[in-house]
Parts: sequence; C-alpha cells; structure tokens
Amino acid sequence: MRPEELFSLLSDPTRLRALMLIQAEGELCVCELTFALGESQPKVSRHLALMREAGVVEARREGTWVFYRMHPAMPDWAERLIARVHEQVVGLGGFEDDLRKLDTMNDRPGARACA
Amino acid sequence: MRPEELFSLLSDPTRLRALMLIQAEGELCVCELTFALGESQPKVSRHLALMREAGVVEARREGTWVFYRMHPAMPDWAERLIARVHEQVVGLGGFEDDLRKLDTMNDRPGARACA
DNA sequence: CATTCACATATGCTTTGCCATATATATGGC
DNA sequence: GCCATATATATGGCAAAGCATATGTGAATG
Repeated sequence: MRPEELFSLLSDPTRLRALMLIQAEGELCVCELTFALGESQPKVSRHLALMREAGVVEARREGTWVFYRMHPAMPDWAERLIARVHEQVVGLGGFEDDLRKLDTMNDRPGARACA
Repeated sequence: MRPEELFSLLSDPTRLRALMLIQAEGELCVCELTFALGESQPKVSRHLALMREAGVVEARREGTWVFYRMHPAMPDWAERLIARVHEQVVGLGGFEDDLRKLDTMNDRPGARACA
C-alpha cells in the first residue's frame, strides 16, 4: 500500500467517517455504520468494500451480520498514521455527532469489544 | 478546511512528495521542487497552486523566484496532521530519494532557512 | 424437510462530474 | 529578449451515486 492510496481512501467523507467510527469502537457491522452515518446501505457497503480490498479494514461474518475492524496485517506506518489522524480529527464537529448518533441505535448487534 | 479536502490534496503523488519536501526543508522555490521531483514545471506549478488556494502552503516572491512554505495560518489540527504524516512516511523509499536528488542540485536559490 | 419469507449485505450497471496531464501561451522580473 | 513561473484549453480516465438486483443467512410455516 502506498501513502497516496491511503490518502485517496481517506479523502471521501463517507469512508473517513466510517473509518473513524471503526477506529473509535474497534468493530462495527454494516447496519451500525449505515445508521450512524445516515447514508444508504449500498453506499456504505461499497465504500467498506474499497477499504477492504485495499487491506485497510477486515470483514468478519457472524450469522447475518458482517463486522468490520482495522486490518490486523496493515503496515505499521499506515496503522500509526490512521491512529494519528483519528487523534487530530476526532475533536472536529461531525465526527463526534456520528459517535453520538451511533449511541442512539436500538438493538445493536453489540459485539462491543476488542478495541 | 475539511479533513477530506486535505486528504484529497495528499492523495496525489506529486503534491504529497512536494509537501513532504517543503515540510523537510522549510522553504523551497518552484525550480527546486521541479528538479527534485523530476516533473515538468507546469505540472509542479499547478499542483502548488491547488495547495496554495486551499491554504496549505503560502507563496512568497523574491525576484525571479517564488518560494513556497507551509501556510502559517493553517488550522492547528491540519498543521499537526501534516507533521505526523511526514514522520510516518519520510522513511519510505521514494521520499528519501527526493531529498537526495534535491541535494544534488547546483546553484540553488538557497534561501535555506526558517523551518 | 422443503419452501417461503424477511433481513443484512454485496454487486452490476449507468450517468455524471471532477481530476490529472499535455501542450501552448501568457505574465512578470532581470 | 531571456528566464522563472503561471494559466488556458482540450482530452482521457477514474470515482461517486443511484437504482435495481443478486447472494446469503435465519426463521417460520406447511
């Protein structure tokens, strides 16, 4: 993975917001991300697929749901970079709103863990 | 400036390489960047213009030359973010090459300073 | 046990718009 | 007039969004 490719992935609002949510929560399923972002399911799924194909996130199926988390085999520089991005960006309006929105979701598949 | 916009700027190889050089050197003119990157002058100029219009870098004219540096009024989060990016990618092959290439340039306008 | 249904997720397809590049030309200082 | 830099125009390609639809899983019904 080259740096420009990673930045290209981060340059879309839907992907950036989704990734910051995953970074904050550790693991989230598509329906949780769809709810928190307020975007259509196909749109969210497509963007997650792009990050999955690039090796930024990893998918794990559990019954009906598919959970996404940071890819464990990501290069160190990329992992650190995303963590730094999260630190600098999480305070900006919009990202906090997404987290709050997520907390208002009922009946979450609740695999709350492993951050 | 929104984060996605910054990442969009960083997602082009020419812009990323140029910005990393500026971050490392403090200040560089267009001809130095053109030389170090090995790209055409109009190409480099256009990419610098994009970053200038976005408020990421600032231009200063000194006679024939135009020097570019980080924009002093950039938001704190963006300034820190670019510094973190530099820390994480400066070690990757390619960026080091650009710096070495720059050092081989003769008759540099040499405003070496103020980093 | 097979069928049907409901739900979560993924994927073709098409249109639209932006981005990068190249070439050519213009500006501005010496 | 020469050099460094900027900008205009045209073109090719890629990326995002919407819509419809396909896949895959689980539950319920007969």
